[in-house]
Amino acid sequence: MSKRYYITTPIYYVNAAPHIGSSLTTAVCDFERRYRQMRGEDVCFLTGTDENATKVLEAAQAAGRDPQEFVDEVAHKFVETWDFLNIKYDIFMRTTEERHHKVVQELFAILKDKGYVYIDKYEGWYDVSAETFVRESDLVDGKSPDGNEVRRVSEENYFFKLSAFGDQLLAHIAANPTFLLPESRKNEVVSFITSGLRDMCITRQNMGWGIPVPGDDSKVIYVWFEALINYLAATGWPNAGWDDLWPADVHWMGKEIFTRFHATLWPAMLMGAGLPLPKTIIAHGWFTFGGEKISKSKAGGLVTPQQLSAHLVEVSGCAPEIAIDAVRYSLAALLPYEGDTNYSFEEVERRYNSDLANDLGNALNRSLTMAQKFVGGVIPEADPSADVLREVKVAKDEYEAMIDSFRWDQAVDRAIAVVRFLNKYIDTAAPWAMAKNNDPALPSVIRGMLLCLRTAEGLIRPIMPTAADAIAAQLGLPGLINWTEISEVSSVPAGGALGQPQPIFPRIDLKKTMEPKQETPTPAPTPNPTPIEAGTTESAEITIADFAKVELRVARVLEAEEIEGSDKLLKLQLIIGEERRQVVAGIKVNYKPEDLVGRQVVMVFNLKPAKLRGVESQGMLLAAVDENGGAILLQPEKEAPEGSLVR
RNA sequence: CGCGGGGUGGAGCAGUCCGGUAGCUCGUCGGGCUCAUAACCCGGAGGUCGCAGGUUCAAAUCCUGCCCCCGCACCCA
Repeated sequence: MSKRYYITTPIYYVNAAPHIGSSLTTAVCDFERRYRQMRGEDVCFLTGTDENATKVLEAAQAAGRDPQEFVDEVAHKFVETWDFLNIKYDIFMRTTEERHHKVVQELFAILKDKGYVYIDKYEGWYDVSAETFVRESDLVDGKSPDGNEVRRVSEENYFFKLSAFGDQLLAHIAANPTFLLPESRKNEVVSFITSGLRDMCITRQNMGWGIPVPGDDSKVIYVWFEALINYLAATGWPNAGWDDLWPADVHWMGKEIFTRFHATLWPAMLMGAGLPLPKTIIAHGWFTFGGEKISKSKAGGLVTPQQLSAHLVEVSGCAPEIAIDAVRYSLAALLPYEGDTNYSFEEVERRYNSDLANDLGNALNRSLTMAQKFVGGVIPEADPSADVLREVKVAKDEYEAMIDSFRWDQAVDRAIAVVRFLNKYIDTAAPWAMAKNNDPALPSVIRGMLLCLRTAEGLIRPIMPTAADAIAAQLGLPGLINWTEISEVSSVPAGGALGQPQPIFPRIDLKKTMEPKQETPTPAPTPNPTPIEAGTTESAEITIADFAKVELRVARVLEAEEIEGSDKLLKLQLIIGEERRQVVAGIKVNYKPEDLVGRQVVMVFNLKPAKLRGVESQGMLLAAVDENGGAILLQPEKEAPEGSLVR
């Protein structure tokens, strides 16, 4: 069997469901897998979960759960999410699996035999929480640099001779320009290595979880050292056929695990074992949310692809599968290659509307309508004009070049650029006028338009397979799944019967997301707002300082549901900048849960949490009171930045 | 002197390595078209490219200094 193209994501740490960041890495791999398959390549895509950390054991025990069962459950969430996102991997590797354990122990033994792993006595400080050793000189006030408690330990441990590989690594990096990408991060690695590598302690005391050191059950192998080996384990090494996959063509990951682990430790381990190095190790930047880092410990960072696509369905009315494609599109289009990128609902909505609805969707719609009206809904025989042929060809070439340098953001841009070209082309050619004048060039123009759409369908397919199918269906053609056909006139065969236009990406009415739906036929607003409340007419004056104590913020409703047994209260999940809060509000009289999702509200952010009907409420919403005592929610006059302060 | 990333029209970004009329998407204003999902096309307004020096015929781009923002407990792509 010949070498397959082998692409990997990191294995994900199992402590929560995957969020938009892990989705990014995994989706990018899926894009490439689909792209190469369209080109007829044999691709293997590996992803998985990292399950051996001591903390996993602790978390399970704390929850009173069996650790394996606990880990199974979280790993399943990853499987579900990838499934949801229409991501098709070939191997899902879990580090608790026997096949992984065996390979780890095997590789450990080899490195030990070759003298790259040795035993030494470690005497010093250990940061229990971070599972790392701390040098005396790094202690800050008797704590780790991170502020964790440290413990004096004196124990024998195994060390990996990382220090022996510095020169070799530098030489390899210099000789292989695309080994580490992007360039800026490669430079970082070079300076990291140049500053001197230290040997690494690669074992920990065995607490009953993890992979034991071969022949020494008192220790387990440090998770990072062991986790990296999954890439090799998945190939079946050292059994026959492992080199069908190895070396990996691409290891994709986020920037935080690039320098020390993937770009330094992992290649050194492979060098030590005498194994070939992966061809490319590449890191993308982060999505920031409201300008801040996404993090599992900050609730606002837990934006899941499910929430996002549900939101798109809600505001646009598109089909759920199309919303998933739109989320995939947003991941590609916003891919942070060098730096970080702002990712937000607003940004995704904007992209959806301008790129997918206005450009792509609308271009398809108007083109099909014209084809139906002007040439009888059949693909004409006439050849498209030279400028169209050139445009689609160039777009395809440039798209390929972008992917070769892993720039999905720019590749996607090229695909949409074809549509932008098409829109201009239509306006310039004005087929409606040609039809009036019986211009003989009309069929050529129509076919050129269809060719543009067909090309866009093909180019966008690795990212939006479902939407691509929908486009093909309206063109009355089977999906364009063979890459070589893209941009060829033969991809829109003459005589084919075109389908009826049908919006694939219904436009998001941005006003709808900004303004409340006025479902409840609220009687015309009382001209003279009722004074605050009886009893408190004479409100005591307060100073500006008093007012400043109240922190008001703009929040967005993510979810809303009724509370059993309450006819006034609704339970809301709010998102406030980077935070997420649950708030119970007495607004059920005037609002239905489904009307609230997506809209912005104003909340008291620093209110002491309280329990209402046994449900915790972490804040309150501001609302005017109508004559029946019902609530009329306050809302920013126009869409405000997430979490903005209200003064 | 901790490490790293960043500061470019209202928003989000590209351009900086290899100096030479400041570009793209969105928004906004005006016009056009009428095939289309109030969409599409054309045009305008809006930037002393964080600040201060320096090199140069010429600097967003090179050099020096400074300021500001973000990430760096755990978690995490």
